[in-house]
Amino acid sequence: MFALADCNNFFASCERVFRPDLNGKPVIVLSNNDGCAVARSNEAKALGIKMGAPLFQIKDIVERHDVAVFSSNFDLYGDMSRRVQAVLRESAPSVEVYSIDEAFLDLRGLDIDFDAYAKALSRKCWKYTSIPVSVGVAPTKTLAKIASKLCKKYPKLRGGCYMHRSEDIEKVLRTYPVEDVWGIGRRSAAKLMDAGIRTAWQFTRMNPETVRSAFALPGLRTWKELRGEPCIEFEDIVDAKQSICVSRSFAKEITELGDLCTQIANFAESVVSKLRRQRSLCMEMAVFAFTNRFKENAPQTRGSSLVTFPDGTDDHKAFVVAAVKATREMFRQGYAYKKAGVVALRLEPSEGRTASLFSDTAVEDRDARLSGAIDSINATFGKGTLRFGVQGDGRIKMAREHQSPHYTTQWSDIPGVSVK
DNA sequence: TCTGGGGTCCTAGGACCC
DNA sequence: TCTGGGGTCCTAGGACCC
Repeated sequence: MFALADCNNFFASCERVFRPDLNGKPVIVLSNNDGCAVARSNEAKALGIKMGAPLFQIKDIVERHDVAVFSSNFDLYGDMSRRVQAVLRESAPSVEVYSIDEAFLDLRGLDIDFDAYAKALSRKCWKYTSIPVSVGVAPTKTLAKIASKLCKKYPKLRGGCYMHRSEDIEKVLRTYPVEDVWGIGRRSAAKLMDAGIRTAWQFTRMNPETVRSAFALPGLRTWKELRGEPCIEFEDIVDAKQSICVSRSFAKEITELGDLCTQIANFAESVVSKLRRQRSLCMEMAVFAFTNRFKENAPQTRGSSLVTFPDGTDDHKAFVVAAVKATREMFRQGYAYKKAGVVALRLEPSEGRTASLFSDTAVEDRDARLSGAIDSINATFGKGTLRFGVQGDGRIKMAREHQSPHYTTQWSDIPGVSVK
């Protein structure tokens, strides 16, 4: 058996932990620059606020129903996520963290009452973190996902659902919309609709060759998983990322080269820090920027520039300098840039790197020490404490009108309790 | 006025080899 | 008229996930 532990309405739930006055009230959390609703409490969903809805389009609902609105606060969500993970690790032999708000648990070989286990785990998460968590247990990951969704739909399950008997699975799949199945995206769902397939059950009754030819291997895997045959590996060991990207939309469009360089230098610094944390070397870097696609009357452009590092690099300075140079090559005067980013591609482990025949080891040693110093100073005193001049104040500028305090990650924001 | 960010995997097709 | 066969590697783009 596999379990999926899924935090309900995660970002909204995190905000509520420190604002219990918002329990039972509609809450939404916005994307960067306060653009779209990316998390909604059940009450907000009931008001018809859709996932990804731009704030300006739902302004009416928000005002009429006094919806609590929050800017995203990833320091808080990341910290709450770690707390939930800690509870899960205590309670399962092996944990695969799948995303910031979901984790699979490997329960193979256990001979226990899985329904009681699921409910107890949900209760434990709530007790230690105040985050509501839905725990679904089933013979495959795809079915476990469905089981956890059932917990959200039926409060009487008390956060845990064990789904394993074939007659129970059939009963659930018969009413489960095929587009809600993990692995069935928008495109496949539309194709299935055309073929008259509306429920997960109907999908499992399809001919495997038909599934294979229409939806390729990933589709066939989903088909098998729904029929109870595990096909998706349990991956408790996290591999190093194959690419690392930092990109942002700008609250205000950028028309000057210098401003764009400052932003991109900060993206690059953020990328190289992540790169070093996972001990990788970057062989290739891409820098890109484009105008606002929603402004149909404005002149549009999208530029990108590729830089290769033949020997690979994880050097703060080399990376930032190369990104700024690439920006200068790519920039075109007369356009208003709305979004830009830096991507590190073709990553290799930095262990056992081969020195270039022509490199100057004295210079390399010096640069390596500088990069190490930047890491440790910024780790101790905070991101951006030591930075390059081209980064300006070192902060990526974003509109965040409704941000909550960093309750759990900044001394100055820790909530106080008064005892009488 | 205002529209997110960061990933992975798979496949088809082109370029190349003998 | 007729135009081989078998393979690898790489890349771009699609589809999916949260």
